[in-house]
Parts: sequence; C-alpha cells; structure tokens
Amino acid sequence: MKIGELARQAGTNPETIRYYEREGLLQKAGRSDGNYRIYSSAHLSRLNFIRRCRNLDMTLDEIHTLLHYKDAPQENCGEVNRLLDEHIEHVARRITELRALESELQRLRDNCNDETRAASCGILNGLSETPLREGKTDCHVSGTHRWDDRS
Amino acid sequence: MKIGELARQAGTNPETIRYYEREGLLQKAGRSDGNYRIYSSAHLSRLNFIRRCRNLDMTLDEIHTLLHYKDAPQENCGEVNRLLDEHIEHVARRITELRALESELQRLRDNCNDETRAASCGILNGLSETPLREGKTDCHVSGTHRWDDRS
DNA sequence: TGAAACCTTAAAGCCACTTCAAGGTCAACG
DNA sequence: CGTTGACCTTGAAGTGGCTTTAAGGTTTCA
Repeated sequence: MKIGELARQAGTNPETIRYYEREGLLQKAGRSDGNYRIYSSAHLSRLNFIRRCRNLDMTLDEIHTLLHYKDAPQENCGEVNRLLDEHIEHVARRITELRALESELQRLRDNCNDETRAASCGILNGLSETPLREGKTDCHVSGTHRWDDRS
Repeated sequence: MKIGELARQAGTNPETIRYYEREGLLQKAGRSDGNYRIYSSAHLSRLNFIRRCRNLDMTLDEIHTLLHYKDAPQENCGEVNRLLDEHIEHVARRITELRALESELQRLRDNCNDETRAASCGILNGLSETPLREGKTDCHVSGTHRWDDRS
C-alpha cells in the first residue's frame, strides 16, 4: 500500500503521515523500486491509534508516551492512567473557561441590538470598559480558533 | 511611559506590545532620545481593548475589524454585531465538542482501574479499537493545549 | 507518446506569540 | 570616572501540528 492509499484508509492525508514519520511516531516505511513508501496493515493500525488519540485532543508528546507502552506491553500502565486523568482534567477545565467566556460574550452582545453608529454601539463601548480578567488557569485546552473557519 | 511600564499596566509583556505594533494593531509610539518607545494613556487604553478582546478569544483579525469601527465612530455597527454573533457560536460549538470529548475520555478511563501490565490495560486497548470519529465541525475553537502546561 | 495521477524532498507558511542573541542606554553606587 | 544592573533596541528563530508550495520523479492508462 502506498501513502495515498494509507491516507485514505486512515482518513487523513499523505503530508500528515510523512510528518508523523519525521516526528518518530510512525515507523519508517520500506520503499518500492521507484522510492515510494510501502505500508502494511501494521502501519495502518498504528496510524489509526495516533489519529484516535488526536481526535481526543492529545498532544503528539502524550501520544509518544502511549505508543511507548503499546510497544512495551510488559510494563506497568500506571503512567497511562495518570496521563488520561490529567488530560480529562484539562478538558474539563477548558469547558469551564469556555462557559464563562460564552456568558461574558452574551452579556456583551446584549448591549447592542440595533444597527446604530459605532460610537454608540454597546458592544464596542463594553469592550472599552470591561475589566481585564485575571487568572487564565494553567489549563492547556486552547482557544476558539483551532480549525479552519470555513463557516 | 516606556514599554516596560506600559506592559505592567496592561498586564502583558513588552514583546507582545512590539508584536502588536508590527501587526498594525497598535499605533507606532514616539521615540525618546535614546530610541526608546514612549507611550501615552491613549496607547494604554487601546492596548487594554486588544487584551480584552484576546481574553474573549478573538483572533487578531477580528480585533482589527473591531478597532476599525472604534476608529470610525460614524459608521454602522452591524458588522460588529455579526462578528460577535459568529464568535459566540464558535465558542458554543467548541463547548459541545469538548463535552463529547470529555465523556469519551471518561469512558476510556473507566476501562482501567488498576495498575496492570500495559498489554492488558483497558485504556490502551480501547484506544486501539475505538472507531475513528468523523465530523470535526467547522468550529474554530481550538484544542486542549493552548496555554502553558504549568500544572 | 503523452497526459494524468501519483509519489519524492525541502522549505515556508499558519497563529499569536515567546525566546534568543547581540548589543545600546541610563541611573545609581563606589 | 568606571562599572554594575535594569532596562531598552533589533532581527531571527522557535512553538505545535500540521498545510501549502515548489520543483521535480514514477507509474499507469489511452
């Protein structure tokens, strides 16, 4: 199987696969006569593992750790459990933050209901006054702009 | 006021301020004899506006747009309203996604309660089997790893 | 034969900064 | 006067997780 076929089967794209190889997440593939990468079903299942973890918003570093334990089945899995616990906490924290954000934005939005002159727009005026919030927690869940804004 | 003082007052740091200047969000400051940037309270309030918007997870592009209307108070503020509506929707969508993520992670976590051999760890095995979810929506709220992981 | 679909590499681009390197300025202290 | 140390300057590179671009090589089918 060549890289394009692997990409199709895993629902990702060839550049991403080459990137994972460079980063050492995916073992190097053998090459065909024409220097094309040739993959087996073992590559596919490892790639699927990686993509599942990415869908769960894990970093490549975290995935590296998980792959280590997959490759060392005799080791104790305590670190895997802890990694997941921490990750769940990060997600939970980010949800809390985004909810606070949402209500703050909604409050701001309610300040202007008609299209008026910018000078008297309650939103712009609100943004000029709202106190700066402190306390971005040490949560690693990120902001509002990760994926392409195709909407 | 020099850049360090401005940074302190706005709760940000000098490099960020220079970056905003390069990006055209903050007007260029005058210079002292020794070529230091000198700021006024007008700079401070504009910087505060920008930081408030960033705290609300807006992109620099969105902030550019808002600043345009602040600078043109006679224009109609309809675009400001729409920008906020879209932004609120993005945040709401990301919250929904993260909640789904959280329950999926929790389900996975429940598969392994003791420290055992990695080979029989329900988490690793779960990650090897869970179907790949489709449908990352076109939400631009980002993942779980935005801020430093200082925890 | 030749065009289309696939593959290769290396490098740059994305966002919103942060960090680094190498140096210049300024006030205070001995 | 010299020097220490806090502050400032610029430009370039690094962050993460890719995506895009450029410039080509290979394979397949008509």
